[in-house]
Amino acid sequence: MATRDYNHSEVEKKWQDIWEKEGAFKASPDKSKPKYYALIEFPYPSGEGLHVGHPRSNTALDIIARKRRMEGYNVLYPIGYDAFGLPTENYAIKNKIHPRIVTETNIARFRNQLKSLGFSFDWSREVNTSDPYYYKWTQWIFLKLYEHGLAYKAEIPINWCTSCKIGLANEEVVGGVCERCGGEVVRKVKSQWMLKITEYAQRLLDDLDKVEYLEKIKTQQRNWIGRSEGAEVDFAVSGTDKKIRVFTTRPDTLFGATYMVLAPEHHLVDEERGRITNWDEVVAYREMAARKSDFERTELAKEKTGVPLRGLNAINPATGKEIPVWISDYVLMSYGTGAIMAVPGHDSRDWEFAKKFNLPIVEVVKGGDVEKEAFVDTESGILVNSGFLNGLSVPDAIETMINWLEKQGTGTRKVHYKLRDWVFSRQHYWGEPIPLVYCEKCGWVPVPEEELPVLLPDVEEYVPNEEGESPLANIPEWVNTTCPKCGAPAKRETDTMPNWAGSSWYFLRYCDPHNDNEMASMEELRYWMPVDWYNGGMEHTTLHLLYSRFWHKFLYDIGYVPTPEPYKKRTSHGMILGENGEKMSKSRGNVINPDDIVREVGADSFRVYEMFIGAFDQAIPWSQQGLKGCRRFLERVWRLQDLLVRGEGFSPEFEVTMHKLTKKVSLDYERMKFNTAVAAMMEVTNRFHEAGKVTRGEFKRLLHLLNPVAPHITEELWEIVGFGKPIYKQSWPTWDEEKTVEDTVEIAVQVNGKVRAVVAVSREASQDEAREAVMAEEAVTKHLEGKTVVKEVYIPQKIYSIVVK
RNA sequence: GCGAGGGUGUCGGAACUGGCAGACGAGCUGGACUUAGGAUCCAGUGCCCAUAAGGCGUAGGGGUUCAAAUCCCCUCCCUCGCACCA
Repeated sequence: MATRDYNHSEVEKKWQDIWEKEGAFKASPDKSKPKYYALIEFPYPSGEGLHVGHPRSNTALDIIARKRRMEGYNVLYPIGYDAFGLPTENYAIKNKIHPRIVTETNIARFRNQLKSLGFSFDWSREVNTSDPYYYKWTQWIFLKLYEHGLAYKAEIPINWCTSCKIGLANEEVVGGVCERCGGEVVRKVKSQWMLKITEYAQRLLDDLDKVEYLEKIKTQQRNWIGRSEGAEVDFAVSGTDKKIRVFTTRPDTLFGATYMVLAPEHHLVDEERGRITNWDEVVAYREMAARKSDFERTELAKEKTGVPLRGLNAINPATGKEIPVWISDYVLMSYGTGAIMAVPGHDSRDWEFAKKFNLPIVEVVKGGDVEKEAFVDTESGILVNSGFLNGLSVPDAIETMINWLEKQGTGTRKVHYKLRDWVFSRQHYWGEPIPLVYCEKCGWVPVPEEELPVLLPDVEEYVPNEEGESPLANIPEWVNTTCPKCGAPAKRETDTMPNWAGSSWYFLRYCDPHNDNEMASMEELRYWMPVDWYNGGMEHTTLHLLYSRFWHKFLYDIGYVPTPEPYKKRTSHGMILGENGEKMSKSRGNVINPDDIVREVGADSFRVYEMFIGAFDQAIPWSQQGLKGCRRFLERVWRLQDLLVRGEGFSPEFEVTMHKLTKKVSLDYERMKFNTAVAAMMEVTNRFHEAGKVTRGEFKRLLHLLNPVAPHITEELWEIVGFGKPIYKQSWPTWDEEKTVEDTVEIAVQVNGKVRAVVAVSREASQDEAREAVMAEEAVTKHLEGKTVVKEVYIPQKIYSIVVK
């Protein structure tokens, strides 16, 4: 009778060994079964090891993966490592250990940690982006992009740390200074490899309609792409044959354009230097603007600044009047044409600028008071002071004006995107070498496909040189090579790829991870793609998603993948915070180590808690107490084996409960409402304990439903009680909809909106039958005495509502 | 500023399509068992009043409805994303 205690370490080790030995979760090569591809973002193997955020996503999709297998799908649930990256390089520099060794050590640790949590990954398909067998194909994809004109070199300003003397990614610049040394960061123009993601902007936007991403993820993608419709308009520059081209979304307000503003870097400023009479002032302003980081230009600049280009005037093509031209850093060179027509009456930025510098404000859309603030409403406004546009609504005026501009030849309809091309170069060591060679005669020449991968050479020093070139530039025997085209001496590109590269296609490699001849075979890709469900952190829902969709669309266009979109469905989980409600980090000292938890309460309790902790998409603080509550739950489940009574089916008193539970848990898993699924199982477990008994059939069902969340303990109990072959080989249970409702239901009785009684009636009771039960209640009738019943509402299975006067 | 999502006990959070607000867990209070309890079990736990009956309660105010946490309007607050994007 007295069962042995629940020893989590023993049980978890035992089942993990069995799963491994049996290859229980390997995706099958048999393609006759329907497939299901569940994907989580692969981790960056940092030196800190796994943190409690990883298991939240992993457990959620592990539940889905385990359930799908039981539903008869051939499931691919893979794992790998996003192993190139800066933290490893920095660690290597500091400790004088090769990044490859650091990476290997970290991966080994991650692997052990992940295995200790019992995830049902197909471990035979592990990928590692820093493995030459993997990055060979990252380089290959880059060459394809290059071949198709989507990779090009450009001079662009990068964040330059004056103290470390290296280029920094935007995310490495914190508050305008270098994240690592606190040194000053300035913008420095460098030649960088770029990828033309902008060419795919429209399709990246349109195809969002074809996928099931959480709405807020779609919104983020749309915002980032930032499509806006409008027109480009040319303004003649008086006394020259030059034109200033602007982009505007409000061509209807052209009559109200009273001045123009150029970005300080605009080329016209230099071209027309001779005409500008206040050149010194202009130069001073440009220098000041250049010194400002993007951060200062945007976040801090509340007050508008600028200087006029004296001697230079433009002509408003609508009014024919001369208007002044200014430069100001509120106009960005990187958006639109780097120049705007300023309509202070109807744009709040222009209005602020005009007020500050006393420029004329003309009302061209009626509806507000342009002396007080810019009137920007486009729905109610009517055009005034605008010649042939007078009396039109804003949308009509926009159309009319664009047509007019096109007829005049001074403007065209135009769409602009905020999305910029992707800066693809990094001046670092620990990344994929860009497989190109520069030859004096032939220019940039791709390394032939059969020579891939271009291996990272071993170096002594991983520090970039004074000019900010990659550490690879310091290795002459690697840099110096011959031109693949003409055989003349040539030099290798020394930039490496960003972290985003390897993660932009890893889900393809999982489909065919050991293929030496191809990135992945079309046969495998046709079967497995697209990813059916992809879950990851909210922090990756813009860039990573956009980049990988871009690569995927490109590969689709050139015939290497079978689908235009990589992910059918994408969800995101909330962050797990420290017990103090702050983000978990070593410096805050609030890090929870999963290893300790696995040791103390076990992987199953950990997994249950990660799911029970709260709504899946919300950020939530960790609670050691809450974790204990989940351990107690599993112990109560463990002790149910002492309450077992005969009966392979459900007892009458629990029949409805079990069907309801099966339905609720099944649906809640799908809707990612893991917390309520766990709560429902806790509730039923409590009821078994209250009843002091549980039939074998009821216990079996509970274990089955709980298995995806707590796979070890449920398999162990299943075996102890003797339910046959292990749960992971069973089919997912079904429920009978008819049996999810009791024959007799309790409904509330309201009198004037207040609940006065609860009566039990048959679930199909007619209103008359229900009324009979209701009127038998003294608690109800006493509220009816001396009153007139005005109305009675009866909603079967819900409520009986009486209105009296 | 724009976009999205929120505001429910002491805390994390439940509540289908408008139908008994507070499931489940934590915490707390009391009791049992105990050498002990940071173990386990039992009971209680929104607020007011309290013997009961009753009343009040989902950020605040108004509305629709037999019925509102849920729908509509206004106000306040919080989180996330984007942010001088023309």
